[in-house]
Amino acid sequence: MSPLNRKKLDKIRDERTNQIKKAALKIFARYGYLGTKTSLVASEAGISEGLIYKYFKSKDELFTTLIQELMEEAKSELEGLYHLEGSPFDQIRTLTKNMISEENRDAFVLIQRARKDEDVPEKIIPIFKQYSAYNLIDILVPIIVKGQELGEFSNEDPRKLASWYFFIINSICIQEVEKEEYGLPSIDVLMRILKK
Amino acid sequence: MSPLNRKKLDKIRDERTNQIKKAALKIFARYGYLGTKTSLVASEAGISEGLIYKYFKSKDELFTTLIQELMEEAKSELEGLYHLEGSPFDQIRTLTKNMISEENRDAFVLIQRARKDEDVPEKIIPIFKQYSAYNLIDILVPIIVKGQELGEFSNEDPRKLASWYFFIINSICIQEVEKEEYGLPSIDVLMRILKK
Amino acid sequence: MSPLNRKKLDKIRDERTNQIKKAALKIFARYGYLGTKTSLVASEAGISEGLIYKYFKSKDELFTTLIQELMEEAKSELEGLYHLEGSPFDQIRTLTKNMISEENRDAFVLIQRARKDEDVPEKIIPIFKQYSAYNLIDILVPIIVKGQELGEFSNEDPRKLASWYFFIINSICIQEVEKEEYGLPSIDVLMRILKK
Amino acid sequence: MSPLNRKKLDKIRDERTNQIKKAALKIFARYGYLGTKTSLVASEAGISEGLIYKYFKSKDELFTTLIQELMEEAKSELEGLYHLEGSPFDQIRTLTKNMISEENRDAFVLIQRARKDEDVPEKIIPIFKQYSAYNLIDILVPIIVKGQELGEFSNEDPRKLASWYFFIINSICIQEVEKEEYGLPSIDVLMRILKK
DNA sequence: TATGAATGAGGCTTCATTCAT
DNA sequence: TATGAATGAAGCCTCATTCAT
Repeated sequence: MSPLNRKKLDKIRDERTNQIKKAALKIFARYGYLGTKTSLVASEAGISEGLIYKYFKSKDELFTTLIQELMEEAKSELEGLYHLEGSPFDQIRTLTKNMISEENRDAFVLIQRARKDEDVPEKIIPIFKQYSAYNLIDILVPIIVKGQELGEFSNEDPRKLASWYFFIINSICIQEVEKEEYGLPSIDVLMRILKK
Repeated sequence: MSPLNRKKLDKIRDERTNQIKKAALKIFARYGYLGTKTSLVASEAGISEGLIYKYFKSKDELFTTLIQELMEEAKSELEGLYHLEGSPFDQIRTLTKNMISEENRDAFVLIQRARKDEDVPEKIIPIFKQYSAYNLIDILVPIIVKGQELGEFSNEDPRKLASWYFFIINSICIQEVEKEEYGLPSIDVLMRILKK
Repeated sequence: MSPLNRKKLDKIRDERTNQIKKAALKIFARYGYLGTKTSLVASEAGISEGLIYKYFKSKDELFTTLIQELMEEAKSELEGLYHLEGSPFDQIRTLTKNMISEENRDAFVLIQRARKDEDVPEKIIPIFKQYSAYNLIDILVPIIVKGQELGEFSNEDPRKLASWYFFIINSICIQEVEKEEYGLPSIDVLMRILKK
Repeated sequence: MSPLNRKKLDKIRDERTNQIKKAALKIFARYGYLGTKTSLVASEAGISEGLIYKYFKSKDELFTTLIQELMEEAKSELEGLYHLEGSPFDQIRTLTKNMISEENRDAFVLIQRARKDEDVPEKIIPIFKQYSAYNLIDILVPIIVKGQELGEFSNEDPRKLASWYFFIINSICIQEVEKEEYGLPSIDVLMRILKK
């Protein structure tokens, strides 16, 4: 086969893979693992149902791959936090903004559902274990401590405060905002959770 | 049939109906509509698989009935709000406490899932319409306005503030708290959302 | 539930299980593992396709169960050989008769296919290992040795002779005899394989 | 197109056709009709999945063509029998040797499977009819009769004896010998089937 | 000619629902 | 009323076949 051809085919495979992952992210986030029919993923991706299985061994693997990759991305995002400029308040504000931004929402929703739903493949458990070191909470705690010293944040146990804050942000991300009259709460309203 | 027998049978029917509804509430809240197997509801209720269908025409009807009744209960609860003693802050604090209390949690979760999940029977749409007059938000707004006048709350558009607040409370109720190290955020942390 | 009822239900379950196993034995023996459609097993058994799965977890398990049980039966049969009356020639003649008798044929065919076909579930490997001690060949060897001493059999390496004999008997059992004008070879023709 | 090119293309077509048939013979013999995946045939032949369909209309046609051609070859082989030197015993010994020789085994296995398996395309039925005149048995019978006259063979009904003998040889050819400790039975052991 | 991406019919399996007892 | 065996529609997945390149 000519290298030109090979390149073109690789491109097609990449495109399809991404199409499927994009569609799957949307549908899984919306309907959950069980609620997601492969036929729906296929039609969202604009391909036939069978083609999915040329790219992923099973619905399970598609789901697991998605989670794995989203966790990897989340890790990068979180590592970036360390180098952010500004006060603790500003850092957390930026993080929050990223989490609730429309382009990341589905990803957060999916990870949340994967963590909480009961009907999800067991293979994701080791994935979450693998990334536990990049746990948002562990990263937030020192920032919150510093913020507390500066008087920017409330004086609860910093780990508990971080945990609750993250829990709330995650919880609202899981919702379908389209149905809400005013959309998601504004960042500054959310930041009050941390304040005195 | 003797009236005595009739009475006894009626009692049995009532008992069974309640057993099934109680089991269904728990299972639906945990697994969602699609994720819930009627066989699991039956075994949770301690009855045979077929019996559910002597009391409810279908899984769909069981779900819809549950939602209908929970909405009715929620309505009473909300009407009670008007007669609560104390400042606006205290009133909302009490409401919040009820919403996130363990005994009501499943009910809130289920209503939330019914509102948000995509895989739910369409028959519930008119139910939510029917109770829109008892919308939590409409009831909260005047309380918040009063609270703002008293300086207890932040000065955003009161309807928007109420909407966001309710949205957040609902969102966190939907989560499975058991997996959280620190449980649900404390009421007072949540109340900060409304504060200046 | 009344004990009477329980008994009746147990009877039904036993009957169904046997119906399914009987049908499956016939169809698996005829079409092989892959060639067997669960729908065909169901219709051969006179039940719906879904019911199979109330009695067996999967086509795989149905197949494996069948093999397991047939091996167990074969073991009894073989243990019985030790106590047979008559000369070595008579003993092997009796065994051969059993193997090629119509009522055992499907069982032999199925075991053969399970051993040889490439498309069979891997779970059967340990089953065959488990029964290797009851290997027909090991049992035949001493009988053949004795027969050789008595001049009844040919003087090849007894293990090789047993192996070949068994191989031939098994091979012909696997065929569908219905299509043969003269049916299976007669026992005495087969016994010539062992003779001088 | 130049005649030269035409010639070259014809050569390619012939090569490909043979590659595919050779691969198909091996795979069909091993896995049976249903168990054979066209993708596996393609990779065994070292070509792409789609190319098979430029040379054969379908898996069915590939299979049928193979059977047709193998029958034709078998016919030649059998016609050659008439001109073989030696006693009846020697003639049948030679035939047997050819049948069980490694290079012909796959062909015999495939024909056998085609005759016996239930999951095979119906189109092969007329092929077998077409070659019934060259039926091995019809050819064997006069040789056996002659052998009986010479006292080389047992005195059963010669047609029945031929039929059984062929049946046994065919049956053992179908097996996968690789798994057997001692391989196929030796020719002389097999020939005993015909002897007194 | 040759490739391999794409399709869709059909098989295995689950589970809401019905039915005989 | 209560049971659980039985059904069959619908979902996941495989693979023979087609099609664009």
